[in-house]
Amino acid sequence: MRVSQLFTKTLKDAPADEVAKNAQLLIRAGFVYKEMAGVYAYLPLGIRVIENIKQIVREEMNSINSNELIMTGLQRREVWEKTGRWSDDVVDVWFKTRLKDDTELGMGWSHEEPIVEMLKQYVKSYKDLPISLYQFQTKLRNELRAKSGIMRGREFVMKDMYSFHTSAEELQAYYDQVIEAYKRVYDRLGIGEDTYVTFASGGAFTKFSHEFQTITDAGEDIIYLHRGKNIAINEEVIDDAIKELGISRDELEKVKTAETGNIFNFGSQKAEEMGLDFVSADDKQHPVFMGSYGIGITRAMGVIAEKFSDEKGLVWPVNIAPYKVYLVSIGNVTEQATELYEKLQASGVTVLFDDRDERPGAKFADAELIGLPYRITISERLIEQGKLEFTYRNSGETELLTLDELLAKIS
RNA sequence: CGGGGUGUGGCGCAGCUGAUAGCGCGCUCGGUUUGGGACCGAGAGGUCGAAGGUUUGAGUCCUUUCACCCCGACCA
Repeated sequence: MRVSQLFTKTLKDAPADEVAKNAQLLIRAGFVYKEMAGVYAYLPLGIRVIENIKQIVREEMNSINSNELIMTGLQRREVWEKTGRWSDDVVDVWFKTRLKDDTELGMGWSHEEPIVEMLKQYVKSYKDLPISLYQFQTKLRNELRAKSGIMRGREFVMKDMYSFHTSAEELQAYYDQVIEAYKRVYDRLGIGEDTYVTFASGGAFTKFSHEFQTITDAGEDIIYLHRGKNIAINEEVIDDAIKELGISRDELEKVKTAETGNIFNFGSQKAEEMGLDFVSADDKQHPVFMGSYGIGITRAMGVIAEKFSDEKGLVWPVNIAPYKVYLVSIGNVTEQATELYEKLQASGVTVLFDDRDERPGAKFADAELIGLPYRITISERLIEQGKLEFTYRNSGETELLTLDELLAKIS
């Protein structure tokens, strides 16, 4: 992509109404546009980050035999009434609307009930199980207060996965597999080291659920960490958890985190409430066991923007950067720069080519704000030496390399 | 939802005790520049969030309302 063709432009000043670092940087660099409080559009650079995150999640969910689908944004009232969760007193984030004939509809804030309802048509026998399904969906939640930029919006993208099993044991085994898959996701996103599987308040079925909490000052949660034992506990269940786990409070370190994932074991409760049964080998009806697993895609992007940034701008991890290379041409080297741009792309390297007629300083500043992992500079002076300047965004370290040396490093 | 704050060209801001709106960035045109956000010159762009009121006169005062931000509460 050529910068001259990108419709967004960088801003020197962040809008005054944004305080969250992630939103300030993402807006300034042209990744997102704020439509209203808690509602952001994802621009060309932003959507490439989203897609990269989604692809990592997709690969890991596929690796545990989950099937991707996409459910509906509009939902039926009666489906939610079966579990009592249509009520605004029970679920306070509903957006609701009506058809022209006055039929009441809900706008999907979760898809747990609808997927159970859907599966009633497909699950009849133990032979149909287990099943795991996931989707990337825009969730709509009427949050009382949106905040923290893209980390807590009223409209956001979430990967939600649901698994269905014949027994509690089978569900638990899958649940454990999901934990491992999630760890791989966070590792690949570059936040694995700071992301902890955390004991949190459970549902009706289990004492605790698990959250994936990522350490960041921009977070809203407090967790207690035992680094030695690799145990993390959400503040909301600290007293219970300490008793259960037999540890003392003063062994624990208090840290601020953002919840980047959450998994629930529903047991058979949801299926019982909604009538999702299967027939076992001995011809008896049983409720299906169910788990629910979420990863906030846009929230993960916000957390990464918060964690990987400095006073100059964003610093994307290689795996999710919108492009790998920011190519800066200095002076009258259009021909050589274009040739390099094409060679890099032919080698499978994604490139944002700053072909504008701007001064070097402006290009460097934008390169740093946008935060691609590598910057390659080409100029008359460098061409004479037969070298290219190669700069790492994270360390700022620069080296002079030939094209072959450079390609060896990044492709 | 409780408390606090802010709304003035695309963005950041100024506008004192009321007198027909200004600066920086960005944008357009011309010229000079070209390794760290260039410079000179000439321009375009605003019903001052909205509605109502007070006044000869309102960005400025009053009332209502909307939006946005922060703290709190909330967050299967």
